[in-house]
Amino acid sequence: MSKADGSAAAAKHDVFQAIADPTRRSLLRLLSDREMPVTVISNHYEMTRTAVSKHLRILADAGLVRERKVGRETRYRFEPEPLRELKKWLDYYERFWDNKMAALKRFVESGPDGPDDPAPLAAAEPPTDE
Amino acid sequence: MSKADGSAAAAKHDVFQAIADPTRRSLLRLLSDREMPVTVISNHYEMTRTAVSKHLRILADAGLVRERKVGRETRYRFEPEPLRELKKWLDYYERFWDNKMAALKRFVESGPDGPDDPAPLAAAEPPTDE
DNA sequence: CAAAAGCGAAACCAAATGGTTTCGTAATAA
DNA sequence: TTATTACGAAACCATTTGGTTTCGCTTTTG
Repeated sequence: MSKADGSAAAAKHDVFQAIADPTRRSLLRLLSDREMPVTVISNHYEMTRTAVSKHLRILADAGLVRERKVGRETRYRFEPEPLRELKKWLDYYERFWDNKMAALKRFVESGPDGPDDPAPLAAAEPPTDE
Repeated sequence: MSKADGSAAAAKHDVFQAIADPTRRSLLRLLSDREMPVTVISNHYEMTRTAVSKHLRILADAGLVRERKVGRETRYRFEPEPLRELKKWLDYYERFWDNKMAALKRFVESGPDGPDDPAPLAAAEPPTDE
């Protein structure tokens, strides 16, 4: 009991903020290929290993990468799950640039996830977030 | 000639950074409904009008809203275009959580935009961005 | 065992971010 | 014409962000 950690729980850094930084986006690309230890990862960048390490922590906080210790090295690998939230956010706006496509997509995708419905146009209330 | 401004040109603030802030995301939601003058918009928030105004400028910089002066008021409206870039970015990762859907989607969407192909897995090179 | 490799934590720093208040200036209303 | 409304610009401030260097700890390797 206590922390209730686990799968899709949000952390102190959310996906939106995590992917705001170009270096972090680049890291995701790099890691989406294969798992890598920190030193190898940071060899791809100009900045110090420590700096890269911090970016990795932020990504981990957002759940976008997972860390795994192997001997003296720490390996990171990409974790796509949190991107679903981003996708869901985006889906709402899709209607604005292509109505038909959005409809088809919603239909096709309504299988595994259940029909996602990000609030069908509310207005006067103070929009909390998203 | 000179600045080559216009449609999809990036500015000093990109989409990724623009949507990183919760208030800004909320603003997009609000404006996606209808066009509004600054004062009306800022009535939906706790912060000062000036603060909201700054957020709007950042969104405008990223091309996500458009400003239009009417008499003494400045009205803002949502502009979906830049979200395409975000979607494109996301599309790359879609393969990681649902292969079949991604395939179908790519097929259906290959009409207006041409088959987008965000580099089919490169690795050792220093990933520039995205 | 001693040296080196692989990392994170801590302290520190400059610049960006998210806010505020104060002021000036157009447009509208009285 | 004089208020008043609507807004941006500027100055200012605290906090966060993105980076660095230094240090210490653990796991290899020689």
